[in-house]
Amino acid sequence: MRYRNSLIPTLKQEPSDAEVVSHKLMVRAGMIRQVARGIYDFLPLGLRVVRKVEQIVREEMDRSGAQEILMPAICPAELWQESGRWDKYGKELLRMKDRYERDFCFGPTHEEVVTDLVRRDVRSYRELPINLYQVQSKFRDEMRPRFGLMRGREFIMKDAYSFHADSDDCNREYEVMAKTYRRIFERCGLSTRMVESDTGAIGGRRAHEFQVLADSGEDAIVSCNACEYAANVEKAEIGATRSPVAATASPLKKVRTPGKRTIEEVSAFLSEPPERFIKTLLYLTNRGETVAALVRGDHEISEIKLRTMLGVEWVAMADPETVEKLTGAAVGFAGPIGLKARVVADEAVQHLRSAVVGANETDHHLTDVDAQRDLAGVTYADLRLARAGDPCPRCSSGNFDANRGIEVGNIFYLGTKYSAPMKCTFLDAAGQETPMEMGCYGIGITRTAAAAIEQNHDNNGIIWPTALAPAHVHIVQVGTDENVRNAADTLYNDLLAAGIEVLLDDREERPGIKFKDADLIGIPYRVNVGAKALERNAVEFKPRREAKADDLPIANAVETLVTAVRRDLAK
RNA sequence: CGGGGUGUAGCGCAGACUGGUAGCGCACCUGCCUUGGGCGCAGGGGGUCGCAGGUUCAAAUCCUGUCACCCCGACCA
Repeated sequence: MRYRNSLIPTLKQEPSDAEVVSHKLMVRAGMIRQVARGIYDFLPLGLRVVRKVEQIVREEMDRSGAQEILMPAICPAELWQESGRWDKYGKELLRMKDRYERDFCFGPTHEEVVTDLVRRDVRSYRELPINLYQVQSKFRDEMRPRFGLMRGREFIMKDAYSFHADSDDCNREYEVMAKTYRRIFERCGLSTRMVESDTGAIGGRRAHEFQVLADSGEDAIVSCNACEYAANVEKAEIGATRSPVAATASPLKKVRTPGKRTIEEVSAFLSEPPERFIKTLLYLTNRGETVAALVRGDHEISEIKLRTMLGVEWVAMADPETVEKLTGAAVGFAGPIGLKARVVADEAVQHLRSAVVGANETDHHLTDVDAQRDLAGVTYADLRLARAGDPCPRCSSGNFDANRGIEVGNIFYLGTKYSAPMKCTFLDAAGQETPMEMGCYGIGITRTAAAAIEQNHDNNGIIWPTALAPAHVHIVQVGTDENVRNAADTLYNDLLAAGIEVLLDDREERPGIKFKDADLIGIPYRVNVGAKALERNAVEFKPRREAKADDLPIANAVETLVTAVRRDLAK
């Protein structure tokens, strides 16, 4: 690749619309350009990175026994109506009509299409298991796309779907995919964590996410500092939580708390720590039910856990009118005592004694609440978000560390969620018609590219892991005289012949500009070819991560670079 | 969807309050000069001021509408 003939529009200044480092650097390095909200052009360098990720994914998926297919991006509504998701998926599903007014959608994921394919062509247990994957552009009309490629609306995803005769075999494949994913991200040079996650909108029984650890990540995860347990905070189970217990129980007391609505305000007003409060959160469910959920004042509720516990599809905070109608008090004074609603509570509430709750009366709270004595008929469950320091549920000694992460991959055990309603069945050995057990496995290709930058950059620009870099070697032709040009050309051609990918900066620019651009673009190995070193029969070798360049005899240059690149790629 | 913000040259911005016909830096083109971490000098090209309407002798500037993009929120009473 010769710079002079390439479209690599680097920017000296930061783009005004970028917030996170990967977005800024990809725009500045001339890799992507925004076309519309959440929709991007990939320029030559950006596309090369995307292709690198795809290639690693393909190699490892193929190695695991999966087969690549390609399904349509535009999918007919009927399949989605059959699974029920045409109505459920909501506004994220981009819908359109063809010239005959028939309904279609731009696929955000392909469970329906692949299940339709398999049910038509797979009949017997002898043809199972099968794992089909594709690499394709997806479209999800996100409420709020942001952070460049991190949360785009159109993005490239690898999605795989496996079909099995029984759940044991499906679980086996789940483990195979977990291993495959570990290898994929390792080869990409990324540090990831596999964490338990909610099964969410896709549904199913069991799920893990692969998170690239990065402070800018949108997801919060916890991991045990003593064992292997790690999970998304929304999902993370929590070991037994001790709550402060007062020595003796006192009778309930109503106190005036004028205008003090939040835990913080009441806590300061009564001089009681938030751990002694019980927060009462009123929720509406899709069944039209109103539920009060209680968590300790210093804890936060996990709506996902609440949803799971209630067995409903969605929960939403009640609007102020509903709250006032139900409690007979202004917002801020809701409490569980005397409330005409189903009450559920987080386990940490169970042993609270001498706690503070809203009185269901404007400007009043109740104190000296004893959960065991005063909260009758309450169902207890693990309902809160995990946080750093919480006890691990799996081992006795560990506590949680908290991290932020970028979800680059996920694996789901779907069971028969799609195969049953869509009648994707096979005949088992006994001649019995049985729905297939399914798993699905996704990797955000474009997001992985962005996550790699979040994890690998410095003040001067990107520092690509060799496996994902748009090229392995960046030759900077320093100066334009014939000797220099010839030496640079020779090295360029020799490296290409040795199978190394090279960007040759043959522009007529001053050296400073070329060096700055090289750092910005982040190709892992840079070679400066200039008159000074040539006099010593050398070129300068500067790995992107190193501060200084070293002389490299021209005679050894190709071999040294080939060795360095091969060593990196073998990791 | 709610709240806030911004749209002026390829990029980053000023001009707007107080209306008078558009400017700065970078980039780009030409010449000279220079050439090892975003050189210097001189000259030059490039703008429907997001779009539509309105007010006015006159609108980038005021008013109305609209579109686009960005940020915060849409779970913690």
